[in-house]
Formats: sequence, C-alpha cells, structure tokens
Amino acid sequence: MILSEGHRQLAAVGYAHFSARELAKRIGYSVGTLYNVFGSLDQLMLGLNGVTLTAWRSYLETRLLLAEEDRLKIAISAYFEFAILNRHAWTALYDFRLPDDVPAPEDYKNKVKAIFDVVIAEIAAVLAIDQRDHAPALARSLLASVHGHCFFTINDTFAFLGEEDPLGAAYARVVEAIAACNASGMESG
Amino acid sequence: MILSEGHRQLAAVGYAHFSARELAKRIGYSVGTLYNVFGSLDQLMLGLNGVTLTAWRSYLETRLLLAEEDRLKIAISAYFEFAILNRHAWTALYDFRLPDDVPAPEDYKNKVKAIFDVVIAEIAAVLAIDQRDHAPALARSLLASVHGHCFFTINDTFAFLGEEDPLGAAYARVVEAIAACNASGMESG
DNA sequence: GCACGCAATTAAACAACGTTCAATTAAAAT
DNA sequence: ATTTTAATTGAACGTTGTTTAATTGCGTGC
Repeated sequence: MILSEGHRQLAAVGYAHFSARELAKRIGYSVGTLYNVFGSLDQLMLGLNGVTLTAWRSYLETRLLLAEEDRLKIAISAYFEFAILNRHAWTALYDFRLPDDVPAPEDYKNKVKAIFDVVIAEIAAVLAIDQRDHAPALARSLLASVHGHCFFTINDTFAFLGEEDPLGAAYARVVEAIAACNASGMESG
Repeated sequence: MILSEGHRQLAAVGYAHFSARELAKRIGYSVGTLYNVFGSLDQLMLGLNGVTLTAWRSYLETRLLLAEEDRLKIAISAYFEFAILNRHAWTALYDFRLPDDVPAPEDYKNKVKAIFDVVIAEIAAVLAIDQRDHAPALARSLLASVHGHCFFTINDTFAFLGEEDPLGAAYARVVEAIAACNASGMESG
C-alpha cells in the first residue's frame, strides 16, 4: 500500500522531486509513521526501486513469454519500452544511490539478479553449444551496452547527437557481439 | 573562481550532497550573491558540469596526443580513468537533469559535442575508407556502449554481477563493431 | 470490566536546503 | 560632491529529511 502509492508518486514527479512528506500526506499517514516503518528515506527508496525492478522483470518476461523468433529483438525492445513508459521510475533506479559504506540489501540484489538471469537465458539460447559458458559474461557486457543506448535515449543525449534509431543501434551491437562469439570457435578447430 | 571552488566541492561530496549555501560559505559570499550571479541552482549546476565536460575532453585529448597504436584502447581507458578518478563529478553529469521544458544552453551542448567529435575522429581513423561515412553513427552507438560499461563499473553493478574486466569487455565490443562495419563492405563488391 | 503493556501513530521541533527580496554598501558617472 | 548604477547582503519563507516525547489504539491477563 505504502510502496504502491509511493511508486505512483515517484513515477509521477521523478526522483528529484520525490518527497517522503508528500507521500505521507497522500496515504493519510504522519511523517513519523513512514520513518517508523522504513527507518529512513534510503530504505524507502530501496523499496520503491524494488517495485520498479520487479515490474521491469515482469514486463520483460511477459514480452518474451509468447515470443518464438526474434526473441533478442523483443527483449531489447521491452527493455527500452519499459524505460520509456516508466521514465521517472526507471531513472530513479540510477539517480538514487546508497551511501558508499552501505551495501544494498540481499533482496534488492536478488531483484537485480533476476533481471540479469532473464538476459543470460536469452543470450545462452543463441550461442553455439560450445560457447554457452560465455553467456554470463556476454550477458553482462550486452546488458551494459543496451543500458547505455537506453540511457542516452532517455536523457536526450542521442536526440542531441542526431541518433534517430537507438533501438536499432543497440540491436545491431548485440547481434554483432553474438556473431563474433559464435564465430570465435570456428577459426581452427 | 566560483566555478572552480564549486567543482571542487562537487567532486568532494557528490551531487546528492552538494549545496549552494555551503559553496557560498566557502568562497566567502552570501547566498544571495550566488543567485544573483547564476540565477538559479540549475544554472550553477550547468556551469559545474561544464567544467567537468571540459576537463574530460582535455583528459581524452591529452591521452591520445602521444598515442600511435592502440588509440581505441587508450581512448576507452581514458574514458574509464576519468570517470573513476572523478567519480562524483562524472556521475553528476547524469544525476543532474534540467526540467523537461528547459533546453540545455548552447555552450553546454558544444562541450558535449566536443567530446563526441573526439570519438568520431578515432572511429573514422579505423574504418575502411568506404565506410567512413558511418563513423558518426557508429561513434554514437559505441559511445553509448562504453558509457554503459563505465556506468555499471562506477555504480558497482558490474562488481555485483561478477564482472572482473569491464574495460576489457567494453574494448571487445568496440573492436567487434568496427570489424563488423569494415567487413560489411566486402561481401559482394 | 478493568488494568496493564506493547505496538502503532502522532505532532511538534530541529537543522539544512533552495529561493526571494527589500535594504545596504560599493563603485561609477555626472 | 551628488546622483545613478551595480554589487552584495542577510533576513525571511516554504519545504525537505530526521528525531523524539507524547499520545492513541489494541490485545492480553486478571
């Protein structure tokens, strides 16, 4: 309840203008109550970003559920779509950072890892059998590549630089990398 | 003077804890004076991020100045190095965003474009002559890819996912993309 | 039914922030 | 020397995160 209304507010106004006091007001609670429940704004933000991560993974999986061909393209499209449809919540994932000496809680990490696992599976599925063990490393790298393309789309860097097809560019890079990986085993044995 | 001290403070405490009041105190000015000079915190932040962009381009160019071979690797390394050496200032480039209806001023855009131009030149230099016109588009895409790898390095996503060589991964993706581009003209003519 | 105790909730208080603005000082111009 | 302009100030306002003593609500044991 608190998290869902908080997530609604975060999605509406963005991380920079998100306010715990405003959230308390909206759900009819006092400010102090929020702090008794979550302990701090950081913990609350972790909860809200957790909601975003769960929704994101769900969005990816739903899009992939019925897909047969072009699963990679669908996955990358879904990555972009979710970010665009949930701009503020998505950017909050990166705008908010815990203090350097505070590690992220385990269940938050698990949600990140769950998204990562979805990507690993898709990469592994298109790798040659003898290259499958490269899937995690390649998935990490391609996740970063796609993220960069998506990030530059969201923050208008691409528009400013004249890029008209960020999604196509991201997809091209992913296809190239996979082709290179699959070709790497065919050189001399 | 204001900008350099402000940049020092930004680099020290990070965007989340940066304060115009604290900056005013440090340079011996009143709060109001800062606002008379810059108009708003947004304008001040643009100035500070502008300092970072200029320093970043300078860092890249210096690193490339004496380089003969491996210029791409040097460029990507320099990209990472600057981000790591100037963590807070670098992340502030992306943590701070103008309101949606406020366009970035021209001289700020020029500083972004100056970095982009450095990248274009390096990409063009390794492309086959008949592929050179693809340099801007490829530079945009590879800039995004490298940015994603750098971003995941800075915000500990890569460490969490078990990536031990982010720089190597970024370089591999860049080399692959360039090879693919250069090979694309050799298929049938 | 009553009293106790524990948990939930509150509202007030605090320091710090961005922002504004009438008042003041410094500088320049006449 | 006087007037005009510019630069600078510090107090004020509203809002933020955060803490805490006081209050309420509620279930349990007598």
